[in-house]
Amino acid sequence: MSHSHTLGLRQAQKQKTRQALLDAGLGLLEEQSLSSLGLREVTRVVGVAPAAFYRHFRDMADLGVALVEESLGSLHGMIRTVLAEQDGAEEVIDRSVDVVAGHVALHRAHVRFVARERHGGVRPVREAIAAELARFGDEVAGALTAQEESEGWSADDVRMLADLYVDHLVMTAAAFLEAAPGEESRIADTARRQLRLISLGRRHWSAG
Amino acid sequence: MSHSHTLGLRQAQKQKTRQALLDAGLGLLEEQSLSSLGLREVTRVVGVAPAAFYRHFRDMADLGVALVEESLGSLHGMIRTVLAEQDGAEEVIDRSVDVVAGHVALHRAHVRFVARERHGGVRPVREAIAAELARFGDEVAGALTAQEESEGWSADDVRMLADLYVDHLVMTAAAFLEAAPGEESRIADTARRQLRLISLGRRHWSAG
DNA sequence: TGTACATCAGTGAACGCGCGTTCACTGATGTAC
DNA sequence: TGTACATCAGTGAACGCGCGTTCACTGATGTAC
Repeated sequence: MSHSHTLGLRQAQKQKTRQALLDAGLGLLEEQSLSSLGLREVTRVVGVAPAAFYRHFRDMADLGVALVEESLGSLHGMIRTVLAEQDGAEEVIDRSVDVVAGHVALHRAHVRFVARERHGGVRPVREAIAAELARFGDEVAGALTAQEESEGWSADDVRMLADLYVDHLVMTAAAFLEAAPGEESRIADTARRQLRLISLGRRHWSAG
Repeated sequence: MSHSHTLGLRQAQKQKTRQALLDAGLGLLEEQSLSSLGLREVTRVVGVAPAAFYRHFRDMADLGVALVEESLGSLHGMIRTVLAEQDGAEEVIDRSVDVVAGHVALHRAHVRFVARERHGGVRPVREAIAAELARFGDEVAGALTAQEESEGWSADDVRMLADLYVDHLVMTAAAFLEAAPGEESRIADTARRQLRLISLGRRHWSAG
């Protein structure tokens, strides 16, 4: 039975340790930056010997890159769902802000990690985040192109707008993250009005 | 002659060492985050004994807070100049983007520090940056209120727009920072078009 | 101007500690027959 | 099913090293008279 495709005991246990290292790392990053996170700190939390770390990652930067994929992967599907909606602009805006707020509430540590390391001190991680956010921009640009409001827009202008949306999304997520309890609704309100203003600008845009 | 208001030799030399520590710290932060920067690293670059550090700062977080003031101080005057202009919207946009590009070119290390530590792992520094950016928002909001385009706007809506401008400024500065050589003009172009779109939204805004 | 005392920025030695990395190892899992 | 051998995730001890912090100190600068 164990020689089937179900990974095998050994591989499954290795995966489990790897995931435990990722989880421990993410937890420890709530109070510091990746560039100061120690290998021994992480293995201590997991309860394995320091040397075990090397069976899974070359170094902390390597673990960080793995965390980037984990952090930004879940967002993709979500954003696609919101963008695919055919409701009016107001509804899309409200839904988007709710989705971001919900995501931050559900994945605080991941969002914090991305916000912190986006301009952080570890190059490979910075680059992985930039690449993933660029893919994000592609996705948003694709969705915008498919909307009738984008008729007559150059590809360049669509991309410009897509980047503005992605940047705004990231800023809003970061604002939720640092919000004092009770401040969330004010932040959501500001974000909605900003998106409404951008939406107005979009409607009155004419190719330069 | 030395007993006048000119600080005294001792104080002047102390200031010089303090500044050298700040400069060394800022330089070392080009490749790492504040939370991993060591006291001994900094004193080694300056050429003083490690213990000398304590004559100037309680710890690295304390030095970081001092760097925040140094980093964001110079921007204030600049942004005020741009906002005070009475030219058309297009000119203000072009000037703003040029000013940001120029500032990044002239103060790379300071801008990098703020971008990196804005969401970084050292709370007092994060809070100092947030406070300084909030003051920034106040300033922009004040300038916007004085413009005739803001007639009929609620204070809340003006603040919303001011925050959008400040966020956009920070994102643009970060983009310039990470730009590959030759990419700057494309980034400036995108930033200008985004500001133009926001400006359009502003013109068509009507109180909710 | 000169003298006696106070201040205090920077020194240098010492401390205990946790770090990243290496290495030969162990023993459970996997494979071949 | 049972046996003999291979693999390899995780061990635990060892290493040299740089860290932050403390302390009594030195000697130039500052002050009082």
